[in-house]
Amino acid sequence: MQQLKLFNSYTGKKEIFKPIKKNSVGMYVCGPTVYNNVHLGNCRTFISFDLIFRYLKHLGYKVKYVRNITDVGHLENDSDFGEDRILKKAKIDKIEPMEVAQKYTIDFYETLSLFNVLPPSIEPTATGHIIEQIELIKKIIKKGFAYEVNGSVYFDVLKYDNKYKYGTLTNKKIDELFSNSRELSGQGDKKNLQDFALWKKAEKKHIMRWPSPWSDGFPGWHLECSAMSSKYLGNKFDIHGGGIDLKFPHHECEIAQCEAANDIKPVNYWLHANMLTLNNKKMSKSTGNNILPGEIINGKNNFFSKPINAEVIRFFILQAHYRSVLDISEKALLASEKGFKKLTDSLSLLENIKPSDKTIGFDIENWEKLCYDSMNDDFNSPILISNLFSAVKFINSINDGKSSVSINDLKVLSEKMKLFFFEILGLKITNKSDENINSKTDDLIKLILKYREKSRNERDFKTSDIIRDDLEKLGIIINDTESGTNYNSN
RNA sequence: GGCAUCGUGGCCGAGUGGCUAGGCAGAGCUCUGCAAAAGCUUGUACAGCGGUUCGAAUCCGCUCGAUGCCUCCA
Repeated sequence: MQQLKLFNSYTGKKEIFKPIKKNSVGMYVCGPTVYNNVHLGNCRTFISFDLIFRYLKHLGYKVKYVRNITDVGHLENDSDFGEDRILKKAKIDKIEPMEVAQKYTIDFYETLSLFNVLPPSIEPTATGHIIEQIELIKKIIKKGFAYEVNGSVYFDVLKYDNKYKYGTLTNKKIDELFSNSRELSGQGDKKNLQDFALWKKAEKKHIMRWPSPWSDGFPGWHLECSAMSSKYLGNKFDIHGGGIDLKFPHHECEIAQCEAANDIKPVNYWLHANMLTLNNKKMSKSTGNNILPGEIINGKNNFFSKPINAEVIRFFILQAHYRSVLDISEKALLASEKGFKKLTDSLSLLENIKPSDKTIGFDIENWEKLCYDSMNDDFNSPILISNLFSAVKFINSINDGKSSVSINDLKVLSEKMKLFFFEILGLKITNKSDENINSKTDDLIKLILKYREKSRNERDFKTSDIIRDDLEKLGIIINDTESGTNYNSN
């Protein structure tokens, strides 16, 4: 079996994964800013890292997975009048900022649980770590990489760059950083354009504020991740993840803050999940090009003609590699829905497979190896899924009597199929017992089917077909099988 | 303008210097009173132009196009 390799965004190469501490992994992933409902694009990132979390755990690592909740700190813009996103939303809704954070934090949890995303080991909030952030600022000031002006504290990027080099994650050259961009307003107190805020003095109207040695104010937007990751994972840890859109400036600034404070690069492996696009454009709260998971699941949206299950959406997402851009569309989702059904049908079929003396038509050992190889190759879930489909073909072939499986191989096949499907990919079998059908309706339909069966037996197909068509008009699809007639509703 | 990623058959989407990706759709077949469902079989692909090579869709260069970041963002 191959060793686990992962693509390190920092080096731009696939590297063999070596944890700092044997058998343990420290992983930090940037969580959401809870000022609005979490959209499907956000979910993709968390599903991607859920896959990674699950697989690392399966490999036997003790994983400490930290994912923050940003409930303060992201400035609306880089001006002196920069407003906190959460604060802004609070004014609109006329409620307390923490109420906004609470509301959307709950939405975040509920949404991720729809997708069967496991909770991380620690989920710290920015507001719960103001003290740590202040301490970190003090440390950076002490080392000479930050300065205070009028109650605000800024990170001295040029000074840092002199000693450590700024922009190593994203290949930015510091003097080119702002030379080509549009003119920025509100340069304010900063010594240089490239500098970013560690602490902002709060305006009078600003409700979210904390005392600090410099002013009553609030922490800058990159600080929380540095403070919390080092608190829970140490000054150097294994994996840092997040959406690829956070690479610059957020992750670049995290590196700078940590290195300035601790004189060490904080992260061994940087992992970036790519965007989910809608109409080939990045989903984004601000542009309105986004869709909420709930809207797809309940079918009330302008993009898709029918509701799609959360499991199917997760499956759809995992059918693409986490580093590739994935575009969501009706056609693509429906294709995944069908494929997902094929997979789950086969999984139930597997329960009833009878073993034979020996296995014919499939190399279980090799199949298992291919499954692991795919995941070990930078968590390549699409390849894993294609391997699961090759097992599906085998299972069907056994069912058709064209192949056979030994009792031991059947055990392995069954265990591994379940392992990869449920535990690693984190999928669930959709239970399609319909809420629209209560027991009385069920009895009625069965009654109708009984009379249809009677007409069929009398070869009165005209009547039986009318019944079938009429039921179909009501959304009840019937299937005649060898063992009798059953139905689905939609 | 800078940095980065990408351009694969009708659609989605892997991968790779020579060996079937996979799913969906399409076509054919099996089953069926007929359907449906299910199963089986099956395909035209690697943006364009050069170059390296015995051989490139895969490496290099250029052109065209797309996306992301450079402002909050998963």
